This record gives sequence, C-alpha cells and structure tokens, in this order.
Amino acid sequence: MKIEPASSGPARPADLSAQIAAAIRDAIMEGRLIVDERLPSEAELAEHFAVSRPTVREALKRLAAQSLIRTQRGATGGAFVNRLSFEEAYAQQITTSTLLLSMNAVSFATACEARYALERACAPLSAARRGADHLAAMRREINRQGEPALTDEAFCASDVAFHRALVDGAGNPVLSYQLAGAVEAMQPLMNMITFSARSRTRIIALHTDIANAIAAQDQRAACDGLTALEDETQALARSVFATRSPRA
Amino acid sequence: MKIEPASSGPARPADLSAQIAAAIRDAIMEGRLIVDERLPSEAELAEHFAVSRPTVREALKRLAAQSLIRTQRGATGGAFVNRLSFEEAYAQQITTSTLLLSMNAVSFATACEARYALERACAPLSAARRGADHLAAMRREINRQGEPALTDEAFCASDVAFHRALVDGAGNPVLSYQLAGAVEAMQPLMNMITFSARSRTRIIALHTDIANAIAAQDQRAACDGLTALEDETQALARSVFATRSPRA
DNA sequence: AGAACTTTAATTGTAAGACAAATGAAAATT
DNA sequence: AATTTTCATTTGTCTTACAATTAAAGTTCT
Repeated sequence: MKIEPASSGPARPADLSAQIAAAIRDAIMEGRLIVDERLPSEAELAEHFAVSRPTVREALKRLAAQSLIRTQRGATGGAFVNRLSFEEAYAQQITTSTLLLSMNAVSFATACEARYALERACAPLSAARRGADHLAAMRREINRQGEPALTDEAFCASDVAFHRALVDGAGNPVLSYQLAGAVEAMQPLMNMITFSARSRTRIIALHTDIANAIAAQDQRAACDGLTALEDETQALARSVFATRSPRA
Repeated sequence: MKIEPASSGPARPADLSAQIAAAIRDAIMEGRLIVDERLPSEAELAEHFAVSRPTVREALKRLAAQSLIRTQRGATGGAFVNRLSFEEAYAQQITTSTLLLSMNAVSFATACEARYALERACAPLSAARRGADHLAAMRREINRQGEPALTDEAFCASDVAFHRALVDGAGNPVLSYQLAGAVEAMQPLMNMITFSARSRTRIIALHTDIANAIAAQDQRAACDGLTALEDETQALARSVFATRSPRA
C-alpha cells in the first residue's frame, strides 16, 4: 500500500477529509492502488494519516460518492478499490450533465446543438453496425410515440429511449457513455415543451426517416435526418418559448 | 426547505448517510433546493432525519464530493447548494472518464474511435465559428510539437491542448464539456505510445492540415483531416502494441 | 457620533470512545 | 466429517466534547 499525503501547493489547507480523499484518489488514478485491492482499515488509515476515524470515514464517503471505492462490513470487510462500471459512469455523467444545464442558464439552443452534433457523430457508426435489437427498440419507441394518450413527459421519455437506442447502435460503449449525458440531460429541458399533435406527427415522421436510414445503413441519410430533427426541435422550442414568455 | 426521505424501493437498506445524501440530492435535482440556498445546519439535519451529526456529515461530504454543495464555517456559515460550474464539471468528467477507460480494458481502438467521432461532430461548428485565439492556440501547439527535444509525454500533452482548442473553437460550452472527457481520458492511453520522429512529422502535418481547414472555414476538409489523423493514430497504436506485446 | 476593538453566538471541523451489526474464520461439538 | 458455536475483525452509528472560524452585536475610546 502506498498512499502519501498530497504534496501539492500549500495555498489554502482544505479539510483534512478532502486532503485524505485526494491522496487516496491520486493513488487510485496513478495505479498505485489497483482494482479490488483492499485499503487499510479505517483505524489503520486514521493512524497513517494521524487523524481520527470519523475524519477518515468522511474521506472514504467522498470516494464512495464517486464510486471509486465500495465498502463491506464484517471480518474480511473493508474498503476496496471499485472497478468503475459503465453503469455507474452513466449515472454520474447524467447527474453532472443535468445539473450543469439546469444551473447555468444554458440556452435550449446551445444544449440542443451540442446534443445533435454528438448524435450525428454516432449516426454513421450506428448505420454501419446497428443490430436487430437496436432497430427493434427504435421502432418500438416510434410506435409508442404515436399513442395519442401519451403525456408530454412520457413522449419525452420515449424520445430519449429512441435516441439512446440510436447511440447504442454504434456498438461503442465509450461513445454510449459520453452521449448518455448529452441525451439524458436534455430531458428536463424538453419537458418544458408542450408537444402538439401536429408537432408530434412531424417528429415521429423524422424518427421514422432516421430509423429507416439506419436500417438501410445509409449514413448520409441518417445524418441528414438528425439535422432535420434538430431544425424541427429548435423551431418548436423557439415558438414555445416565444409564446410563453414574450417578455424576453 | 423540503427534504423528505427517499421513498424508493425497500430492496436493501443502504447506509443512512447514503440515504440522506440521496434525499438531499433529489431535492436539489428536482429544484426543491435552489442554487445558493442554505441547507439547515448539521444539527438541524441530524434532528430532521433522526440520526447523529457524524452521519449527517458523511452525507454532506458525499454531496461535496460531487460539487453539489459547498460548506462554510462561521456564524453565517453552513452548507449551500453549489452552482455547478463548467470547471468543476470538466474535472469530474475527466476523472470519471479516465478511470472508466483504465479500469475496463477498453481497447485503444474503441476509445480512439469514440474520440475522433466526437471531434468530427465539433469540426463543422469550429470551422464556422473559431476565433483568432483558437487558431493561435492550435498553431502554437503545432509549433511546440515540432521541438525535437520534446518528450513523448509532453508531445501528448500538446496534442491534447491542440484538440481542446479545436473543440473550444465550436463556441459551445456544452460541447466542450462533453468532449473534455473524451479527449483528456485518452492521454494516459496515448502516453503508452512511443512517438518516433517520423510519426511525429506525420502527425504534425495532419494537425497543420486540420488547422488550415479550420482557418479556411472548410468544414469538409476539417472532418477529412480528423479522419486521416484517426487512421494514422490507429495504425501507429497497432504497430506499437504489436511490437511490444506479441503474446496477445 | 463615529471608529476601533471586544465579546459572543452560531456553525463547521476534528477528536475520542463506545456500542451495534455484519461476517467470515476458527474452534468446539456432535 | 459435518455441523454448530464462538470469536475476532471491521464497518456503521451514536454521544459528547472541544477547536477553529466567522459575522454580528456590544463596548469603549476618541
């Protein structure tokens, strides 16, 4: 075990628990602590860093919040370096992205542009590699979006599911992970929109175009479909926001 | 203030501090706690949730680790809902992405493909909008990459800086944030590569092509340049890994 | 009255000790 | 040999206490 105190700038001494967490985090990121390796017990860490156990525990909880470690009780328990799974990474990515958008007055246009730019990056790969399951998921969501009784919120959720299937079709987990934030974080913004029956019809038509392009492995058409959908979404948002708040 | 215990599935009762952290996190994400709002004091939270103060503190440290709150000591101190800045979001994104790649046996090819796909999504926007500062940064890094005394690690760092300038040129902070993880997390993988003088020359030439395309606002050429660079990088990585570990 | 200083109260940061709960391993028993 | 019991280890939680910090209220001096 090699965990040394962070020897960085003395600037302003942060909390002890933050310092200890940083030291252990560095050890993990630099490979000095490997996956599934057991950290010393809380008592040992407390002695090593010359702090009390509650302080060590606060540090460990910080790391647990980032899924860097997991803890287990019992005789052979302890804190273990956690293999960060794609699932956990998704969740964190989505939390961070959602809050970033909701707290920073990011315009709908900016977020929307980013999302569709990223999706267009996936489209060619997805068109080339999509499996039957991804196509089926896309078709299923399109059907669902046609149900008239669907609330706006459920329509948005289905929209997200459609786009996630599109992204996952690229068969690149890193890409799926990166896009998860961009797609999911848009949902709260999309939920501010009221989808009229007419706009739903247009969106469903565009979704169908995109799904068909993916099915036909037509990369160009898939990208063009996404561009058309982006334009439609942006126009819809503009009209909704203009109607709702004519004070801006 | 409205913070109610998470009423989710009873599955397996997690730690109290995790439950409390989740309850407060939900309150923040659902807007029941707004930016800069002060949370109740630790003592009040302890009473509200019927737990001890150390347990509350562990919960708060979890939230602090995600930059959801910040704390301040003193008479008017306390825990405040933190406005998640792009800086903080970058940092978390990079930490998560880096660990995800290093811990999950993601192949260089997969990570590289994702990175360049995402960068190609930025290229058209960057070509359209890049400012003089972004172009200058790109040229500066290209010059730096030509210095013969540069270590491989410094060459990689400059490469990252070049690509970040390219991404930032798109003028979309959301896009920059999303790409930060993809670009930076590749650096440890790139550092495993030895860059011969010949390969450096080729990379610099491709960087120059890309910078020129961006300068000329030629979207197509910028994308093609990135594709060429991706091919070059992938080929380089293949040759390096094949030479180094012929056991796989 | 006003400015500088002091006190005070509130709040987070840290420490120490204790007990509960979980858990696997060792020991005892059948 | 198999099963049960005991036990030691470790995390989870509580209690109490004190230190450090900070802004506001109060006090004193000019």
